[in-house]
Amino acid sequence: MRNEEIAAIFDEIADLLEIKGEQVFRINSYRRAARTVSDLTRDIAEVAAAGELETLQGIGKSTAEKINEYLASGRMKTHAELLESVPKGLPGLLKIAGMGPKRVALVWKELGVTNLDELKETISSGRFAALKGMGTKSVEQIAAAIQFVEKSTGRTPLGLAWPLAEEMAAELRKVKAVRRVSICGSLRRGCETIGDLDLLCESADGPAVIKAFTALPQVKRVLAAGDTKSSVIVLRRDSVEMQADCRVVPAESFGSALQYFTGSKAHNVRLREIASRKNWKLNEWGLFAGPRRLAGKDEPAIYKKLGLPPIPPEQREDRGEFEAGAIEPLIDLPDLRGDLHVHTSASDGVVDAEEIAWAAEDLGYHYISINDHSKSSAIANGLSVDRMWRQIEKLRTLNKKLKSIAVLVSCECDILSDGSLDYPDQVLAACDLVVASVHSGMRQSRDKITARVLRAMENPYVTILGHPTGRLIGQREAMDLDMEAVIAKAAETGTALELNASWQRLDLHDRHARMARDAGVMICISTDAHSVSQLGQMKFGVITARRAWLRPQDILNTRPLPAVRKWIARKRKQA
DNA sequence: GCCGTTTTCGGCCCGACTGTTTTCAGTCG
Repeated sequence: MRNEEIAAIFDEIADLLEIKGEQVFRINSYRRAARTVSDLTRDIAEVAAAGELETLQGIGKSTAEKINEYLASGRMKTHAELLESVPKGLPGLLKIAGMGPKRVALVWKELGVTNLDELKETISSGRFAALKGMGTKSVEQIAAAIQFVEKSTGRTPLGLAWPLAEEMAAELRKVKAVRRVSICGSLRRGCETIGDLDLLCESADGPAVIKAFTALPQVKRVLAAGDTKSSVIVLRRDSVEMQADCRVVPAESFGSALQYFTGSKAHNVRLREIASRKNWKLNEWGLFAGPRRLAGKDEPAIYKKLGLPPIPPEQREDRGEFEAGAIEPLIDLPDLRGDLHVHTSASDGVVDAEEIAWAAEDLGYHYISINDHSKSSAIANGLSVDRMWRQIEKLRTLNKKLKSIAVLVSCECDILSDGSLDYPDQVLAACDLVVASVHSGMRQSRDKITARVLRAMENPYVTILGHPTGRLIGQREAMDLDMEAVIAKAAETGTALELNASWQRLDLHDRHARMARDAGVMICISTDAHSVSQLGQMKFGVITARRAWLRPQDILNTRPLPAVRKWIARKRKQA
């Protein structure tokens, strides 16, 4: 799919137009088009072929023509021309805090800066400071921001941001002036990576809260601190810096502020448009009809007043939540009755099956499956066929011993490079269920790797396709898999797709999980835990599932064990 | 550049903070 490619070009067009000082509405329409294309669950080429581009939100005649032009020729004239008139290195400078389009244009026009290195040179030579409107403080801040950009790894994975935000929120709750604290922003929406942490406090004494916030032990330096708002740099567990923002509002505005700072930006813009059509005004202080406050104290009341259901944070992306009408109840952590992908010390896990089963029982699960690696995953101490037979026997014995949780016999069987499986069918048939995953040859061509995965899914013993795309967020690209074909095959064969809950994977990601749901494919949320503590990563899988609009009935491991067994048996009958 | 229960033109979300200003522009979320 070339969706991301086209979205990136539209975003770059918007950046270039901003630097050129074009009118802001034209720029925003390119940003909107970029988002629409990037969020699209269908292949843009397919939409274009069907002549349906202009039915998409924010895509009109002109943008549709540009998409068609690009699909046909691999080139977009508008984009190419802009790149001729603006140096290629300039849009990157917009990533530096304090450098907006006006200042980027200024350093380009006045100092001839065309990239980051040249910008740094003008700072050290003092030419930057000599620019109009540029004082010593601005220069210092921008120099620090450049260091930050160069040192930071970009966005922070959900699993690193979450505990940090919880720690800071817990510290703030101890502050006397603070009545309530909530995490907002992309973290509350459950995005797979987080730009910066957003914390909202209810208090009548803004300055006292800001003072406490800037003095938190996690804070490394203060970027800005007003009476109701502050930005700081904090250190992640891995010593990488990230930004955290705090806002303070009074009780009567807590709900509207929570709504506002949760975003997303696109969702908020839509919401404000709905308010303004009613001649009302929505901001972080409340929903107002003239001077009269209609809502503000609680978040759900804002939505209610605007004639909307209480939209869960994970769905606030302007991906159809305004058009959906009623919102169906989404999957929640307590809905899950088991974990169907867990490793033990038999392969590369750290505890044995009995210990992890106890831990699963403590979490309130009714069942857990043990899925150690198969023989080809030698590096993960994968089990030979002989060892696997012994493992099956051992797990059956354990299952008889444990009374309050069922231990299911399984494995994580490698999908070999030709799509065959790493164990013979007799071994797979002796398991209660089988998770099949790709662990090698991930750089195969799209055709080859897709055919390989489809072939594996045709095996009647393959219950679940494990971490389908193989991506590691921020570390390894997804395999070049035709996901539409994989989803179609899952629907056809009755194979479940895993939503791997590990925050390093979150694979399926939300967009593909939603495509799968729409195709009626069963999803299984699993932790792939290699230790007891990793069982706790289930929450990241659940929040991702909520972003994909998944309901309890879309998920295999919300079902009671007999229903799970029945579901597995349905595909196995074909054997 | 898009869009329509203010519909083919004229709108398009809104406020806080900072620095360098002497009334506001730029940036950010």
